Amino acid sequence: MESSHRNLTQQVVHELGKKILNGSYKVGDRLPSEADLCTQFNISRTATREAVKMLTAKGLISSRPRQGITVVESKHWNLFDVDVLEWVLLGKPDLYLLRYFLQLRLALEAEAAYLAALYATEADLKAIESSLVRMKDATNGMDDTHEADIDFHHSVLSASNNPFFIQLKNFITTALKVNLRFTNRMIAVTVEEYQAHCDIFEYIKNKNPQAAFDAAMITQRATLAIVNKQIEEQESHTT
Amino acid sequence: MESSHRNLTQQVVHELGKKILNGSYKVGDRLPSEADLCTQFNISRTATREAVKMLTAKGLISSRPRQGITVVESKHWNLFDVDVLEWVLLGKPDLYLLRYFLQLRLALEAEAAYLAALYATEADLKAIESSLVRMKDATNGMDDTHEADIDFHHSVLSASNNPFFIQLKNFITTALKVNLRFTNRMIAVTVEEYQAHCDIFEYIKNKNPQAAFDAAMITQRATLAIVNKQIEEQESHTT
DNA sequence: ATAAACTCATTTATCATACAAATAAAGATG
DNA sequence: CATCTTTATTTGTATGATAAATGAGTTTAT
Repeated sequence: MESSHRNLTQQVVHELGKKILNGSYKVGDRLPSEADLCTQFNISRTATREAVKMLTAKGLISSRPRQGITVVESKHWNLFDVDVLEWVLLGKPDLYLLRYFLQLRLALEAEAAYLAALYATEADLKAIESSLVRMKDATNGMDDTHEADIDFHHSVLSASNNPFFIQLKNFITTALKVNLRFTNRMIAVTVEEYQAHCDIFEYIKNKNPQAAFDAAMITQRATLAIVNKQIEEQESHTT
Repeated sequence: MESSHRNLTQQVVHELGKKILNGSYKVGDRLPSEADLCTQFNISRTATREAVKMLTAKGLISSRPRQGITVVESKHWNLFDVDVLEWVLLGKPDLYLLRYFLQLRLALEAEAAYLAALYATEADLKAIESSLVRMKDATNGMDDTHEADIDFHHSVLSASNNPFFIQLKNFITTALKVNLRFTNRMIAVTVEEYQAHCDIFEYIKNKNPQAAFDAAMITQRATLAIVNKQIEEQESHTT
């Protein structure tokens, strides 16, 4: 087991969480009993049980007397939990997963842009603008374009001033990372994409929610169309 | 402490979770120490620590030596966790919270309808249709209209065939319950609303994603407009 | 006087052990 | 054959002990 800065319980949580998300333990499978986990990880029952409880709290497993510890149906998994998303990323994301991410991103980001146009404060607008500056700098190699991209999307979510959208920053971050993994280029954001981001910001700043919504929606539908095409090609190859 | 079917740990999790979500413990506050919680609930350290770990896993608290147990910033809360949503509902939902729910529902349900039109299986369509039958029966008092309403929205989410949307059923359920609390009528769904649901189903069945999207979007924007108006009135009264 | 090093008290982290409670499966009973 | 009882397994809970982390206060060196 890799020794990290985390405490014992956290380490076990991550070890088991990763194994569940990458399919080493499948839905319905029984995990080793508490006693077995103790010997496997060479730790006390306290640490083991606390790890089991944390995974239970994240909706991944269920633990009952005599029945043992089992992986529950994936519809119960807290897919928006920051740890679970990390484990998703550590698995082997395929094009289908990328599509799932994009489908939800499309819904979220368009409406977030709409809300930002309605409710963004001056500070919110400044935050979005500075992320655009970073993104422009990135085209000259003065900043990390991927970081700046994440920053932009986060600042729009914040500007929605809706706690639910704000909590979904984790999700967007992971979605962008999965996306980056499938685009075969060094830079995360092209000049055209940068321009699209600028347009959205302008609509938000000018308090034009519908235009912001449409701009975000069109961009995302285009991205999604590319992935759909890739999936079609892949499917025609294998059949 | 109410004695429920749940085990000790779960009971403490719920007691503390409710207190955090209703503001009895505010962000930044220190909860009682492990030792104090043991005496307060009259339970062992084992049960206490496991409860603390579960709340940590849900992103509500942080627990470190010497520092104790503190409520973390709300942006870290797993607002899409089924338990957390339950505690949100048990708090005092106000019009602003209802608006937050509606804003996200709008984004989700429109796109879910779009995806359902693309990817719904025959079984998915049957499920949506049967929920509409229940809803119609409800107008004759033969079924619970609220249950049927939840059923409809769940079946559309399922028909999206996207695990992220499916995981958000909890969220939609809670959103509908909050909504019900603020509409001063016995029945959850009016005849007009029932018709709107039928339209969305027709578009999904006819594989017309854009029409399904627009229909869902228009309905939701109308609902949101009503709430926005109520908030405006409320604000004008208090100032 | 200031900053660095040290001490100390508090709180969580971890371990070990014991017994209780739940429950699935096997066996006994009618 | 069905039902009840027993039994073994696994998690649930309690207790006590020690380790490790850390914030705050104290001392020490410059």
